[in-house]
Amino acid sequence: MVGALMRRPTIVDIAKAAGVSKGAVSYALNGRPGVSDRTRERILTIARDLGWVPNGPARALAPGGLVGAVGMVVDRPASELGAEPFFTRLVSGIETELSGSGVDLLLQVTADVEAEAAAYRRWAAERRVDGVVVVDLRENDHRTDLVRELPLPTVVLGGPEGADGLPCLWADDGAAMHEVVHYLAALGHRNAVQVAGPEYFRHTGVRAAAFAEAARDAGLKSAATAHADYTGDGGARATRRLLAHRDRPTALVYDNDLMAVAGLGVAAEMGISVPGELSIVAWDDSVLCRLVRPSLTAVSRDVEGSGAQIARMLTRLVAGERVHATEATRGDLVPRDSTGPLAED
Amino acid sequence: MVGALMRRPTIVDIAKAAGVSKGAVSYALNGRPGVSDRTRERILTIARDLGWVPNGPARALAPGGLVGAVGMVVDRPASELGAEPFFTRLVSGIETELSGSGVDLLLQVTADVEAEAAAYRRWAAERRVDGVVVVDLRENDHRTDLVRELPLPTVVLGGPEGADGLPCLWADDGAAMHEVVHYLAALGHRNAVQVAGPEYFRHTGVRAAAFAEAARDAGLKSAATAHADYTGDGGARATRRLLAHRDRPTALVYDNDLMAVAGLGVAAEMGISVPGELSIVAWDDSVLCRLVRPSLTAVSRDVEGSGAQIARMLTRLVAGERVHATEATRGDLVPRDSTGPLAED
DNA sequence: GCCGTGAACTGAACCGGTTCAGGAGGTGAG
DNA sequence: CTCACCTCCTGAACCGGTTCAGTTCACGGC
Repeated sequence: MVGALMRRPTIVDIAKAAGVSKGAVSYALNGRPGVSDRTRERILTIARDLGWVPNGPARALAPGGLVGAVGMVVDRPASELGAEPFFTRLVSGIETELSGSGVDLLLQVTADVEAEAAAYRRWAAERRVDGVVVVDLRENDHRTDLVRELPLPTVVLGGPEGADGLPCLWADDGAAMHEVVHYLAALGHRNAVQVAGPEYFRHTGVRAAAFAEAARDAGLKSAATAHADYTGDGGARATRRLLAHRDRPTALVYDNDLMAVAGLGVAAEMGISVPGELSIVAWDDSVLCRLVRPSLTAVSRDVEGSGAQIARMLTRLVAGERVHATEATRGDLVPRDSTGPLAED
Repeated sequence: MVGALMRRPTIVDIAKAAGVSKGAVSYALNGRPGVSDRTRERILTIARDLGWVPNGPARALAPGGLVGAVGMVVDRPASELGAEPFFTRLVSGIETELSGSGVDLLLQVTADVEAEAAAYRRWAAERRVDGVVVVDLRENDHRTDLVRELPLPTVVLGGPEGADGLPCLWADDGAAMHEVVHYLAALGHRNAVQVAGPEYFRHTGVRAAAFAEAARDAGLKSAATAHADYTGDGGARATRRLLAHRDRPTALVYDNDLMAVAGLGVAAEMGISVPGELSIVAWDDSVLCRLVRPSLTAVSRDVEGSGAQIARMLTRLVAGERVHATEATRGDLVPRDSTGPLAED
């Protein structure tokens, strides 16, 4: 190209080349009325030839302009996050949806809730994002108040209780938990324990309540909930304690798959056969469940799909549409080799 | 506060309150000469009282302004990424370094190299990032040319061969591989196979060459490299094929821990005892290696530390400093229960 | 008393878009 | 013929910073 610009072309360059004003170029490029079809065509051609791409900061700076980015903060210790497939899958899902529309994802990993709140404040104040995805709802979660006050368009993954009226994508964990417990009961188990996440997470409470209710329903003799922290080590510790018990459970239901894998390891280490003497169910079926031996029965959720779905909801919210609470696709119990009837003694 | 603004305060608001010009406020807030200490102090106080925070897009738009964000593209299929701890750990490490300096991380997951290149182009053209981290160097990698041409400040994770002169953070995989092979040889193994990643990755070649060389060095009778794709399923397939062989290997060295976990599962499924009949070594020691039974001997690398280090390098590069190729801390062989001498027949 | 100097500060341009008020010119109705 | 009205387009303001070229003023030297 002769006379190629060293710097990137701007709409002024297009305007000059087309012999029109900046404003006309802007209308043409944004598909708005105000220019004739002939002129629009000409401007678009020139823009394409020049390789014009809108400047992000300039767009964002204009009154009412959007940044073209959304944010997500994951508030879990870095050490724990590494092996936890859930967030990576969620991010993958969000990305597949966003990448099509040229919206970027800002990811932040924080060590505590205060740092997370600070991230939202900064993002809102500095105008780094158009909206955020909030995950891991807690009991008495102040983040819902914060994003509302800032204000920062928000979609919550979780809820609807605790989402405080914000648009949310929720899963019926209770129903899935009922399915799991009744399945275990049908296999003959009467003493089951749920190895749950920390009590301060909202969904922990939901699942624990469902577990207790389903256990009564299904006629289990004993059904307790032990709280761990989603880490492999935490899951292993909790499992060791439970299995060392005189009247040890014959079935364990884990709140994520990392703890389930750890539990499987502890059973092996203690010489307890799975599923002969102990059945294990994992939550959030990732590829891990299929890789270990015995393979893990798991509640399979379409995490990538939920990521894509929540990204769509946030995109629409940012665009000014009304977005309502939506139920995610129901989790499925996928039976594998880690569950079964108790072996004859 | 009386007369509180509904909109966020700008430097004009501060200027009005302080009775000075915009320019003076800018100088004061950025710690540049041009205002007296008294005035600077007054301006800073007012800014603090008003809760002023710089507007990101406005800063970025000003000539020579920085966006305050860096990007990373991970080019692996979403399905595979979920359970692969490496990237999550890397992101965690990058984040810990960036969060202190108010720089954001843009993460993108793409399905192929073309999409990755498109992401760099878009980020550069739209001015979304100040620089990028490039990972997973390939043979004949065009990305180095691309980022240089755009231009986009870049730090490469990997190299130094193939980094094409770009600043890079590299690990001496060869040395670690030698350590692994000599350890296996000392345990009495004479027939080992490396289950490697895809051939088009640069580090695959480096490790494979080191594996072959170390095998000669250590006097192994047979030492081949089988190429898989880093996925659990791929690792399982490769392992199944290898172990079905008449003259099957007695030691397997995997290029990541996910494939090693899969290999362990296949051994169990085929009734081959580990480490009695088969020793297994994993690369990239994540918590997974400690959770499975037997626990996996692994080459442990400080992935989080490398993430932090590369973030530091990129930050300095963006700031205009010269940054040189740097060697990451050496990987350590951490022996666990998956390696040992062959059991007496 | 005059001039040179440097510190402190101002005013305006600039970055690259969006948007609004208004003007030119053509057309159709009365 | 006149006027209203619509289409197409222009010019300028605006978003919120940074930076540069000047201006003002106090002070010191001779």
